[in-house]
Amino acid sequence: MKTEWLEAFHVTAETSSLTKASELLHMTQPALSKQIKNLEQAVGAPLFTRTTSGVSLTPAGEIVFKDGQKILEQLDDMQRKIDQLQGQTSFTLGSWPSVAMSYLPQHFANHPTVGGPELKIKTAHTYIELMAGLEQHQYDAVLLDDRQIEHPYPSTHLYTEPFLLYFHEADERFEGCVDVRFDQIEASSFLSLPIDCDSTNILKAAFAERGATYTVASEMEFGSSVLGFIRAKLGIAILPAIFQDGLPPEVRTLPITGFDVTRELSLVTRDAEHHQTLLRLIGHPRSR
Amino acid sequence: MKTEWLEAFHVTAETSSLTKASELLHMTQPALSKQIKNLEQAVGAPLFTRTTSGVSLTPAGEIVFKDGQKILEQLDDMQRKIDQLQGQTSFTLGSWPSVAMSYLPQHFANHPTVGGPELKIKTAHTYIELMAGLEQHQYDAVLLDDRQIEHPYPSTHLYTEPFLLYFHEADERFEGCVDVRFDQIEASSFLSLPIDCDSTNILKAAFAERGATYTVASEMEFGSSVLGFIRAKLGIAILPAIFQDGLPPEVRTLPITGFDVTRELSLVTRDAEHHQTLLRLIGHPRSR
DNA sequence: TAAAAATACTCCATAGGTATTTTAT
DNA sequence: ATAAAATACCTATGGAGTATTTTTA
Repeated sequence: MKTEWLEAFHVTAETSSLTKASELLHMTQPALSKQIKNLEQAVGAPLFTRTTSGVSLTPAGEIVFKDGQKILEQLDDMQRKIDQLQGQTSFTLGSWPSVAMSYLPQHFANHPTVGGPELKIKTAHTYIELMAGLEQHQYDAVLLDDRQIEHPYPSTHLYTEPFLLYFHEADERFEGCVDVRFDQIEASSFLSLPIDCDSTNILKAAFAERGATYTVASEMEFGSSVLGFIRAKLGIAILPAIFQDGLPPEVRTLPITGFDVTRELSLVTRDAEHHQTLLRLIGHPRSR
Repeated sequence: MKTEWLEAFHVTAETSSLTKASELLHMTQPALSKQIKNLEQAVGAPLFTRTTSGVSLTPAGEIVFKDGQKILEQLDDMQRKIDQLQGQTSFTLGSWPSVAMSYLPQHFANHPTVGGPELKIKTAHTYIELMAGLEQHQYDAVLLDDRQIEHPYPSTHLYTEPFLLYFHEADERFEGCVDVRFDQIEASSFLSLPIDCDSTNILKAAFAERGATYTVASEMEFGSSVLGFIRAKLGIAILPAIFQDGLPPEVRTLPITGFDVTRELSLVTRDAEHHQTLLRLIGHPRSR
């Protein structure tokens, strides 16, 4: 039995929905469906009754919900003891500001950290700075998109996100749309993150690949500034989906058809022996 | 993390040896080595110090030994509650006498059964009887070698064992040998299990394949009778390695080179939903 | 008929096996 | 030299993804 199944089951039970839980767990609904099925087969009893409006616990499910949680806590306790024994009391993590602002706090909060190693977070805009910092021992690990980077370090994929169009709800161009075609917006000027940051570089390359040019109306340091400008009806932007977290009320997003460009996030750790520890520390839901 | 790793780790810690533990767990030493390595990587600390005479626990290993055991017990508790809920209070298992005599009691003893379903064991000599009993609901599951059998039921391989030569220690033909060549013994007459039982059928086929004839001196119902006859210096026999368990003191065994014939044991369950439950019930060490 | 879960299928990673090498005594 | 563990390599199973179908309110 995999302890990940217990974790996945617990999240599913709390949300009463495979679909919702699969989003929280950063996996697809069929993958989660299979994990639950694996757990059900392992314990030899159905754990959920499936309905069209979600799932609810069977009597056996109630038992696994209670006892499974206890078991996960005991695993955490054991882990903390070992972490303390190992003596390393703090890890320094490098990441983009967007990740430091939403992914990390969101997952970090799920896990007890008292007694375990502390996590220090520093931010940078580009993979060049992050990888250099990793090599020079400024970071123990970094969070970035390492699809195009050759490096010798252990790496775990955390999630993949699409780029979305962010705009003001009163923008009549997108009124009532469920998506936008790329050719509708390719000629626009965009509010933009720093012109040399990783996500902007992905955008520039994707535009070039489609024979278009990414035109910048205004460049600003942080996503929240961009969102603030959009809120003030001062423009539109193309940003990774992560900025949907904590979106100002008047700002809306839409998928861009014909623009299947993604940003990935992976954890890259300098010392292989600490890789799992760091995965746990950032609260990666699939790392137990 | 797989709970199987905790189980494997615990057995290894108790025996202080990967090699010994791998035998108890019915897996190879490299496979166990990898499981331990997986666990060490998962918790982020070495659990054993390796020496040429075995392994011993590190401080982190001590923690996993204590806490891991608690966790496995809690998993067993949870499982028992679910089993009770499921209402099935007893399963009937069909197997060969040899398996009922050594494999089953040996593994069954490792696990607490109070409160869980009871296990009833019935024996038969041939896969024909066993499979017929399974189809006719006389057994919930059977233990047999299903390599040559087409059937629609879920099956889990438990172990593979070679055939060995069993003889009296005073037999001067095998004095000081570490193995026997097949051609040294192929013309002998053997003490034998029932002439139509599965293991004898494997032997007959293997002899035929090698252009020899399996000649029976005396045929008897149970392995312990055969061993008793050998003990009385009344003959030799070729039997599966399982009969080494509880070998009379004067009886010795040797591997037969040029005769790499094996008997397999698999659990075959009628209802897929009970397969894992039955694996646990017979104490299969890799089923948690 | 629309939302939710299950299934089919493909791809890659992992686990287990056999054969071999390394290591420490 | 020997015994024990680690490593290399191969194969098969399992997990995760995408696309699609089934189910039921």
